[in-house]
Amino acid sequence: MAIPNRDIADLFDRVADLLEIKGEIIHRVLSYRRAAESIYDLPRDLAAIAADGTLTDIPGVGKTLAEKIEELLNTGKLQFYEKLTTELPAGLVDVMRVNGVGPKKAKLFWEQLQVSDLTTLEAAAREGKLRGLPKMGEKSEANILLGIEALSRQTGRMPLGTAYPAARALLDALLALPQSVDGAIAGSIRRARPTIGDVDLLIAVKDMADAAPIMEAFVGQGQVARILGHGPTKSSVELHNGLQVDLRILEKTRWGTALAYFTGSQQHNIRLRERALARHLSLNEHALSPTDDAGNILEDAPKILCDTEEKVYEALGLPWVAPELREDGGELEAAQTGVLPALITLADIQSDLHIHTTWSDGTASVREMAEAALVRGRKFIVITDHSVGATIANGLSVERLLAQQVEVRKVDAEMNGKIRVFHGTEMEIKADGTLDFPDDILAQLDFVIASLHISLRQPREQITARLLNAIKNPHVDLIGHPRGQLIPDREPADLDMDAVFAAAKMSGIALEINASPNRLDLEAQYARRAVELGILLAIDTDAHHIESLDNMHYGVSTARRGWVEAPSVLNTWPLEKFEAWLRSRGKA
DNA sequence: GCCGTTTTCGGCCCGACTGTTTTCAGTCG
Repeated sequence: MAIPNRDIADLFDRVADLLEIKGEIIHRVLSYRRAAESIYDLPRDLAAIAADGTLTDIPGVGKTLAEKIEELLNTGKLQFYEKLTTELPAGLVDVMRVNGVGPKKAKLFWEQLQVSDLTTLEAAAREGKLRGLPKMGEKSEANILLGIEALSRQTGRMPLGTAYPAARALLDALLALPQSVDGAIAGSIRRARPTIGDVDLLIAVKDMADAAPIMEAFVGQGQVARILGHGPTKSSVELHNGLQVDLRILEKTRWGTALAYFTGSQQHNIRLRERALARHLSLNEHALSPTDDAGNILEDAPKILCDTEEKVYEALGLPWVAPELREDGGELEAAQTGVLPALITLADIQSDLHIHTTWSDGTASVREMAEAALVRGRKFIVITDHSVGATIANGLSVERLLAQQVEVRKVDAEMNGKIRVFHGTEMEIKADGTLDFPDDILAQLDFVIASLHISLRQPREQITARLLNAIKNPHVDLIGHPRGQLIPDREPADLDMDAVFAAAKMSGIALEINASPNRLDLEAQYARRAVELGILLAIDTDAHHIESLDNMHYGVSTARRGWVEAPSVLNTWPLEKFEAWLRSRGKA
């Protein structure tokens, strides 16, 4: 079986770490990291790209790394890595994960104390052996022990849906301080990454003299378990729940450069700064500074302050780029040539095509969900409870499904046109690939979602065949949460997405971006690929409770990360267009 | 090791904070 993309990306990251410890020139190291990042976010299998002979089209992958990918795909191994691990212990990669330990210290510990992994590092620290090394003291040694402890506490990246409300609460507390003029959540939350490593908060003050009380309040909060750094303009804390939060404070006159800097991504920032240099400007979080031909800042020349992000991009000859696009995925080239997408917004959403009720495992009635959707501005919804095979979710038998239809029709009539309520199902794709309802029953429904919930660990060929069978059924309109991942714990199913996209294109069905923050499935890179291939998407809340109807924005943000424009999304369409689409698919 | 609106060779973003030092290297984002 082919090696998953993420395993190859992980290996490149390990190679980068080992090369850095060896003292290899940093740009060679960064090449491996950059390629790893690109590979993580690919919407296609490396094996398929290699078969097309287009590996070097991947950003950051040149001739050398393409050959290494081929070697990994063909042999499952990488000689270069094997050789590196004969020179250095592979466990040093873990040693570098400890906060405060970088390549130089990892090398020092290895050479002086034969530290080869976290276990031997901890032992050396406990025995007081680190403090004797050059540039090391008792404080550094104690911090390393704390860092090792923190590693074991870390549960990995946090779902966006957990991090965002927490960040919002922290920000609101800081904004309540009298010295705060403005504030924002920046970093990967602002870019709406599905998982969050740490929270980046930005506060603006009128004058930097106002920064100190805000900073003191930040590091002095009750939730703070440990202060990782504490300076006048920048502090970093770890909360009791394991979340790391960074705060930057800058003057309001520098808001634009500061927000752009703190939003990232790092690669996007690097591209912006390179672009600035090409225009004889040096860009940092404070300002744009004129430079000479060698890139040295001209101290006498006036700096350009930007109080908005628009001004930063404008100074670089570009239109403003939406945060969700700032991943160095071609957004600057698109901005340069004036072809940035007109990204979908929450206001474009007309309907919600995936909603559960008390008929299966929801907590509100059909009527309650309809009224709650109306309050949220939806023009129409589809009630899609689970089918009989979803026994844990109290799935509907054919008899109950038809009984439910009577109730849905009644509620639809009672809503009197204020919101239309359609009747559908979220039907199980069973483990053997068959569907849960016969065609003559499906034909009686307004809208049919088919979803994978069980046996998600089947081998690629088998699980892909299951999904393709559902896609080919003429009654199925939408595939719910196609990849089956649960954030952060469950990996997606091992699907051949090229085959899924080809089948979806052929049958004309839509693929879902499930807006539940525990799913966000399709992910952005797959949504982008789907749209490129001309496949329709739908963004649905999959709400099981009234409050979950508010999750729509997470799905919209995910779509925006995927460069998606409103016309590609089924539920931005007005009712008439939606109904016309259903008719074109042979529905009454 | 990658890459090209200066370049197929020679560049490759930039600053804050820490701990250990007497002026800065290492780490982080």
